[in-house]
Amino acid sequence: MRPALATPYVILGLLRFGPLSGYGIRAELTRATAGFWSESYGQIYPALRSLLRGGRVRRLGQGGGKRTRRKVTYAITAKGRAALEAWLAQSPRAEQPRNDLLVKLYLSDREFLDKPEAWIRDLLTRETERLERLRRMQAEVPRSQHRHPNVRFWSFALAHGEAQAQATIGWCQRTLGALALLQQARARRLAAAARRKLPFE
Amino acid sequence: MRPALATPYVILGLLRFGPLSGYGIRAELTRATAGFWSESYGQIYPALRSLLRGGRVRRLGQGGGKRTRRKVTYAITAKGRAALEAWLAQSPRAEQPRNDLLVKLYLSDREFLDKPEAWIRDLLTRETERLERLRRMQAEVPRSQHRHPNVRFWSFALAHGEAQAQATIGWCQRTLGALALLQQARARRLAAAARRKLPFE
DNA sequence: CTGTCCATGTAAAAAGTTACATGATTTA
DNA sequence: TAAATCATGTAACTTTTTACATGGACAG
Repeated sequence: MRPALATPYVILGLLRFGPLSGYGIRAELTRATAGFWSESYGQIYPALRSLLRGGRVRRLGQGGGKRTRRKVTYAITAKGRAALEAWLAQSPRAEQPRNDLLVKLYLSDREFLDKPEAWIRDLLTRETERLERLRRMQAEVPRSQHRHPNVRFWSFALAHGEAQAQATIGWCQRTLGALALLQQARARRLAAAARRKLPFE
Repeated sequence: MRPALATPYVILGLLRFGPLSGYGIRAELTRATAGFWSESYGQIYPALRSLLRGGRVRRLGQGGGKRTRRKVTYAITAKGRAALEAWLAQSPRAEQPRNDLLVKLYLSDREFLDKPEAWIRDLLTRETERLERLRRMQAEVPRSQHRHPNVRFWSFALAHGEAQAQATIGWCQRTLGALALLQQARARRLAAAARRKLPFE
């Protein structure tokens, strides 16, 4: 049997920490996972309806305001908890990564060094910001005990992101250094070629 | 405009290094990228036909044997090279990662520590093997000059995998250590509870 | 009274995997 | 001669994104 679709279970997992709306689920995922998971509304809203039909979540009516009828929050049910436990017990499937930057680097032409250099510089900026954000979040983890019943595990997941970001930052720096050397060597080659063509100029 | 579908361009990129069959494209991708890119036949064969229709590749007839008519190899055309150059010049799109292991860890219940521990142990084994493989490949890179006109860039891409694997290995070890401490603390709590219930047993 | 954020939702397209059918060639 | 590997291909399905429509709440 094929591994179960993750989206509904991730939703159930978040609802275990407290009721949320579809919008809130997306916001919470974006915030708390700091990049190791993402869902689009095109997955969340249909999944919520399917969970509702299956009796795994229930509607809680309006969210915070008095007259606001628009915001619908959902809570997990006992059936939902059971389904979540079963999913959590299954071993995670391996991701098949597709790294656009790496494959372009692998396929790039050495005569055009500036493009890869710019991409790696961008990546360095993004990963540096991500690392800072992860460190701030790690500092907040102990205080968010009430929201997340399992803060140590959250912390482990964030630490993975930290390790990855650090590794990527180091790689960016080393690769930029190597590219700079390649650029210099190319400039020297071009200069030497120019001298041979115009020896007394 | 949306970013172009990567598959046909990755195929063109590989064909720049020499003619390949559909099967060979898959094998070469699996081997050379060591995990940062993957394609299934369900993408490769349709993409090859579409590239053929667009005049970006041409068929080379039988591959190696005498009477073998079954193996069809493809070569890149001038039009294909131009399309590839245009794609390579576009900045790579950011991947949106979905890490099944991390999201399960984040959502897991602290009362069941053994499952996550087993998953992380598996990951540690896989990443250790991957790191060894990447190091062997890095050692081979200088000798494969003839196949890949751009070995330095290939080496950079492999180095990224190495850095990631090392970071993941370190995280696995630290997390396994932390989980072991949690297990011990839990065992002590359970033992203390048992003593309180059966004080003179 | 305008722009931004909050919020829900759908339809269609795109992207990707899986399972299967088929058969040649090589190796043990 | 059996098993493994090489090899091509398709159809169905699943998964995911994107673009769009819609409108309330709120801040400046």
